[in-house]
Amino acid sequence: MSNNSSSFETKRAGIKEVAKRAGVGIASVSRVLSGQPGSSPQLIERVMQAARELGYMPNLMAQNLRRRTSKSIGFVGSDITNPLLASIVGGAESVLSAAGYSVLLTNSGGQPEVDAQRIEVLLQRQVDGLIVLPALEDNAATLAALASTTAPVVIIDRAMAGSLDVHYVLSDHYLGMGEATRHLLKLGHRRLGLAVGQDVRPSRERLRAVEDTFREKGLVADLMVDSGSLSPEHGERAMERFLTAARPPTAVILGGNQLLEGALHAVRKRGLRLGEQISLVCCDDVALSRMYDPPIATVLRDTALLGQRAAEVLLEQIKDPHPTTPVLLPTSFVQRPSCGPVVTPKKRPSRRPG
Amino acid sequence: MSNNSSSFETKRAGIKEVAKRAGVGIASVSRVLSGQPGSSPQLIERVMQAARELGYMPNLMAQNLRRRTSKSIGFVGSDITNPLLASIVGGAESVLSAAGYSVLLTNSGGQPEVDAQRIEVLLQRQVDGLIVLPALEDNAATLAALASTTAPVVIIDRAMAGSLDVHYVLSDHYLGMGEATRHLLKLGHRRLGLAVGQDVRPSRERLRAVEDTFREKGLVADLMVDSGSLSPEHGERAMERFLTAARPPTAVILGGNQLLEGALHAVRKRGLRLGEQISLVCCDDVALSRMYDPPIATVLRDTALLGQRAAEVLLEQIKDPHPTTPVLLPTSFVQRPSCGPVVTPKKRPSRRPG
DNA sequence: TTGAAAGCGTTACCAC
DNA sequence: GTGGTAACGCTTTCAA
Repeated sequence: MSNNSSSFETKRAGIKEVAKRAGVGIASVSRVLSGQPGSSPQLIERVMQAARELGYMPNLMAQNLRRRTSKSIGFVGSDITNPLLASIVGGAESVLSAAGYSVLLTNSGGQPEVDAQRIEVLLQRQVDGLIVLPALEDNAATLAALASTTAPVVIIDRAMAGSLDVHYVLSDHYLGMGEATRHLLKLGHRRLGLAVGQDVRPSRERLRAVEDTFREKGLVADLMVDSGSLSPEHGERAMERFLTAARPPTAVILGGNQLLEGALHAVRKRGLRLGEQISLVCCDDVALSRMYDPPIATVLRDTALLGQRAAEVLLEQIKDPHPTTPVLLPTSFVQRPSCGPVVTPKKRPSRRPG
Repeated sequence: MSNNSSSFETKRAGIKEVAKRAGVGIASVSRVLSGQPGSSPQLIERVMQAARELGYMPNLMAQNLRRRTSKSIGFVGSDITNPLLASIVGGAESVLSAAGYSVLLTNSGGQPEVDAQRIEVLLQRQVDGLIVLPALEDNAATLAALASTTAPVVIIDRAMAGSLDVHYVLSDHYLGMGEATRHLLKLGHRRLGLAVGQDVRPSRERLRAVEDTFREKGLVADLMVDSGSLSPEHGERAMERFLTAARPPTAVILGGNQLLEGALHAVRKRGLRLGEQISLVCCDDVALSRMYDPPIATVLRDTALLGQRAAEVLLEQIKDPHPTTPVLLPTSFVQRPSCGPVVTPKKRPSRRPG
């Protein structure tokens, strides 16, 4: 029995104590505190007072267990250190917390198996929904984990393999990359280098955009593609490969801002002047792109919006599950001096492809 | 192939179903599944099999309610979009998830009242501990919220007002900033500009380091201080103020990487050459600092480590609460060409006061 | 309008 | 060893 009435109780007061102190039933306290109608002003006052006096705070763990909801959503990403992801998380968090949801953040470090494991943990925690930016689109464990829940799932910037009952919020990489390519072609570039990440939607869309744009101009796509991780180290390797190729591209497109620093290293090491000897386009705007000398032309997008829309779609699904068509958010190209006209080493038309 | 699905099982199996299927008592299932000793291999096998067949996953909400622990910790920061914070969160997350804890991430947007409110929500969620990087050190609501719990709290890079029962993981800003200042003094600079954030520990420590270093060299601190938000916009304003001052400093120290982009704008707008007409030091290394021309001298620190240590201290406290002394992590100075010898104003056609 | 009581899915204390 | 059965703190019928 809780028969102690003579010392400092540091123990967090429960609904039971509040009821006792207010001299009312437990159910009434619950009703009043959860704002349900149908209580006399008198009762309400007594309960509120008691709650205040005891510094009562409901135990969400118990509340949620009973209500069969957790008012929390899980976010699975590769690495929060990536400013892109950070921005997405930030956007999602603001929308979700405004709606009374908490965000459980997990990093997978880009490892597909970890993705799956994290999803499972979040599911056990009874998250009401999931926002996922998986490392891979066809990892069996990840797909299985996502399929194992009836909670709504929103996938960001990926097109999952198979037919999963999930919702998509995607960037229209094709759009901005098309613009970028058109710009490069207009400047006279005919051979491009393209560095992309793993075989995921953004990489494919970027490649497709470049190829299509070549075709659109009646040209045969002359393209050197390098795919790998999106790290500064790989950016440097990729750029090295491009620059030392037998027939080096005159312009390079970097499919990720993480590649930029390394790529610039390689360019600088060779003493090449951007926009003159080599043109460069990067994806996703960062301070470095803007302030570099010369500034780097960029395919950009509103990453915070990506997170916000994902959160909105998720909340919508939690409220009322229904099929959706993918949300496609625009990307656009910003021309900057890192792209310049191709320097033609020839003085008269020589052999042309075709 | 243990993939048996006789029909559509949308209902998540509970421990009760497992017990029934295994033909054993509920308590036994609980014991086996939570790895408690004292069950016959036979029983174990039957339970495990049943659990596997039903795809049983324990409901952490219920488990935690009963166990009076949530295996989760709350992280309160201002804005995950800040790469520094992102790195700290990343470091903490890796340690915590390795220890079986989930991270509840909240952003306060730098608003002190939101800090408090977020802390309260996390506490209601019964987090086992809190890692907080509060906007302010003396906000009453924040202090009250932190004082209201018996769960361990680790504060990062702040020195809270009053005497709170919390633990500290701090950066030794004094160290690196002292080195930076010594370097500038050695280059002949005698008047410095220092831009810092709000009145929080890092700002105070940086200021103290600069002043002490002047004194250490037997000089009177000739210092122009600007404090405000740590944003690119403010970086530009601060730099403008420095450059247009009656007696402009010959070297400027930026107390936060977010200031850098704006400050560089201001420098560039005036056509000043870094390391020649004006020297610049920034805090916390970013790609922009490294790749800028010239590269920016930097006071750096291991931010991921900051998060890791915070998580470690927290886990330690959860296991065994006891007083601790603050953890102090080093910062260091990296000299780069943005700092050069002071140019003696000789042929300068500018009016001087006096 | 109010309150007693039955759970939510687990764990843990007891008997057996 | 094993299995009832009370809690955990809350919400929600269902009577009163």
